[in-house]
Amino acid sequence: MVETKREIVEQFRRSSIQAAARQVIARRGLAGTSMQAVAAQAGVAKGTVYLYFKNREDLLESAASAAFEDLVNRLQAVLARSAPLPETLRALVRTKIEFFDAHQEFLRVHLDAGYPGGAVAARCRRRRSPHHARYIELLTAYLENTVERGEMRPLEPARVAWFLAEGVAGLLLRRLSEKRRSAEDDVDWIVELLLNGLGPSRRRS
Amino acid sequence: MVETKREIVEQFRRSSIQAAARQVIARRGLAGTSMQAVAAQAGVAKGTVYLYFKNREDLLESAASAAFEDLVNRLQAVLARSAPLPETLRALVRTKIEFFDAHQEFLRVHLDAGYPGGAVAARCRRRRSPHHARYIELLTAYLENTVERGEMRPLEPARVAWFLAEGVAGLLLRRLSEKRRSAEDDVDWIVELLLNGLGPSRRRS
Amino acid sequence: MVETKREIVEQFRRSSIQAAARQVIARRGLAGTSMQAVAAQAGVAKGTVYLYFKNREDLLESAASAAFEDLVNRLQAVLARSAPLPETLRALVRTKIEFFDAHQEFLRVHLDAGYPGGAVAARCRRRRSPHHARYIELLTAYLENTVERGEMRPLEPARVAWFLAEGVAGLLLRRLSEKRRSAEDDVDWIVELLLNGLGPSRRRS
Amino acid sequence: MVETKREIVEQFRRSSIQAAARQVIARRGLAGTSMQAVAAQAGVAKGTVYLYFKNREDLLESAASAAFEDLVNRLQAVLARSAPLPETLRALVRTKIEFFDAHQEFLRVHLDAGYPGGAVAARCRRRRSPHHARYIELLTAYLENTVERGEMRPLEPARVAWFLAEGVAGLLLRRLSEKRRSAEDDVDWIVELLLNGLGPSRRRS
DNA sequence: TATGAATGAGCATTCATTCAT
DNA sequence: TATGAATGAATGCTCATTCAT
Repeated sequence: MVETKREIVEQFRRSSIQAAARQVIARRGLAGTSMQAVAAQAGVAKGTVYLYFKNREDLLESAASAAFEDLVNRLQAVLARSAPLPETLRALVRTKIEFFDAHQEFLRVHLDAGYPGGAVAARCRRRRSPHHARYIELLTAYLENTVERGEMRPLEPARVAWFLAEGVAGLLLRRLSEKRRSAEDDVDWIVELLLNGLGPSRRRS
Repeated sequence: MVETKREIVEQFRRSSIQAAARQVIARRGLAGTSMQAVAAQAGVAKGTVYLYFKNREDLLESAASAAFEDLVNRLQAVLARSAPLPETLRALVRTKIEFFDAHQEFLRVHLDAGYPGGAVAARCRRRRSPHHARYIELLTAYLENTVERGEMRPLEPARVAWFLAEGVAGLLLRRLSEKRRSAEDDVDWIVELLLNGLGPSRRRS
Repeated sequence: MVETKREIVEQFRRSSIQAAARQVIARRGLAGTSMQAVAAQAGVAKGTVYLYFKNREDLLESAASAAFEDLVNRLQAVLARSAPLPETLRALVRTKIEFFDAHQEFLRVHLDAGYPGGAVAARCRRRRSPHHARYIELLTAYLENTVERGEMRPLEPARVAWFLAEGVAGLLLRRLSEKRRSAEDDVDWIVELLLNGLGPSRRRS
Repeated sequence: MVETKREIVEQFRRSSIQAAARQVIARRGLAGTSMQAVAAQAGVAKGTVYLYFKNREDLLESAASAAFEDLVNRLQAVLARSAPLPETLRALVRTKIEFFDAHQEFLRVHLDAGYPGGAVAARCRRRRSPHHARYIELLTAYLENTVERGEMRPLEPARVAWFLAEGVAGLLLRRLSEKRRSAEDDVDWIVELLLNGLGPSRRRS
């Protein structure tokens, strides 16, 4: 019990510092995030951060990991429902929007991590990659079923998976710089677009 | 005239240094680009850089600006042709792919700049924004025509413009981490997807 | 009595920690010895060390003191025997060799302390000095007797004492960097040299 | 010429900083010597030190090297004279005394470097070692001749060389802590002792 | 009494920026 | 105008020391 309490406190500290790290990353970017700044944001001394994280790399890496794990878990839950494509797409997009609206700071890491940059970014990618790869896999599997069920045109599922996984960036970025529309409105619009494309209206067969 | 000559020489220097900056950014990323490295790349002394740029921020900012201006000019040229939607889409995507394949470095800045981040990124964004805004405007205008011409469903053009302008990120990122497919293959695939969507095949009316 | 028991426990703790300190010094050197490492070696918490020693300086100082006291006590025992010069010299040199072979670590402190250096070394010197001074005194007295007994030439005893006390450094250093010869061999050789010098062989009168 | 001038300035700076380093080492010991302290002692900014030395290791290493090279060169000059043993011994001891009287600060490095300690000490040893080894070699060769000439008893020359090279430490240390006697007095006394030993007076054969 | 989490001063090192030449 | 030596603020990280438990 006593052990448990200590562990809880420790976990709480780790989480606080990770959260602080994400906020600083949000403001300054991955490369611009200093330990000092994270410590200040977390309201602890510089040295304290090193009690919970081996070094800067470890901190940023795990801050990224924790967030991505959470996001991908939610996306996985959506896929696990095996709902029809439109519903699933809506849920996936909604989940992402909600996630980045809540952890607005984290879109930065999401983007930073997506690019093969310096050492730290590389690490974050390593951390993000397993989750991301898992998501791509699950999404691919789902899309294969979808094609089989005739709910989707026979497009290469892996390619579509990547497009869906990353291609919503435009939407997310616009949400940051424009007056916020309701999430649901954005969701409906983008899903409709994804399903039907830009082309002139056509009738379903 | 004498003034003009001096200005030409000055402009030439500025361009050389900007080009050097972009090359360094290519190798080390925005945050990893040091003045020393840029000076060395440009073959001038560190102090000389400061004769042409107020400070690091100014240099990176204007290097980014120059690159984005170039990209947006090309995109503008595509739009100016007022070609049919599929052809225009293909040209736009192809232009982006070619640009970021050549200036692979700048996808980083592109993404960094897309997000309201730290000081330098913020500056770069300020520099990118005018060009970006211009592109969004031009694209919106083009899409309005396209809708009028009945080549596109009556979707809100500004929104679609954002989606097209930023939403290709997924494709570009995948191109970085996967074995490179031919650009043309990627272009065809994504344009077909953008036009027709994911939905089950339908007949054109 | 109760007080005494407490004192015994306290003394025991102090000794344990001092011993731990010496072991760490052995591995990492004076400057490389951290409180954390000493605490770990002693199997106590970092804070506990501060219950028994005012600070790092005090700990290292007294650890050195204890070690030197031990050494000087042994040397004193040798001198107390009032044996003939050759036998005494051999015993003194053998004692030093054995001591520094066993506490190899402490040759470092021995040398550090011998020089008027930084804060910690200064403290260690202060601690070593009383023992060292005592040894010099005892050695001087012994040498005076030796001269009186005609076993040694009438050389200024205090000066010879210094030479004997410190001048074996060369031997000890060589023992560190060369394949170890037997201690006894080194002892015999150096004592013979000390007694008879380098000069060409001469007959005793 | 201009190049030459620049090189001279550069060499002057290097030497100043090395000298400053030796002074700090004298006060704080090898391990206790911080770049900040060296910079302050040299009257330059911290960063400036790094213009002339790659890093701390390089600075301390080369500070040690420069001093040892000087000392060993002088000792080598003495040995090159191939003078009779007593004269040579006197000259060697005098050279050492003068060197450490002038560069009093440097005895510390001499001792630090003699001991197999941390990384920096190891480097300094590496730097000191070549010079030291060279000296030991030269001294050994000289002693071999001396034995052949019958000026020295047939003692193992390499061993004697080591003893002579390092064994004067006691004398040097005493000179630091006692009222300074004249160097010549110390020289005569120690050489007489080295030649004739402690034993009761004997007649030469 | 014993603990170890927290602290913050200190260290080596880098780099944007200045300025005498 | 061009240079590059010099600067010093800032960074990641360590560790002696304190103090609430």
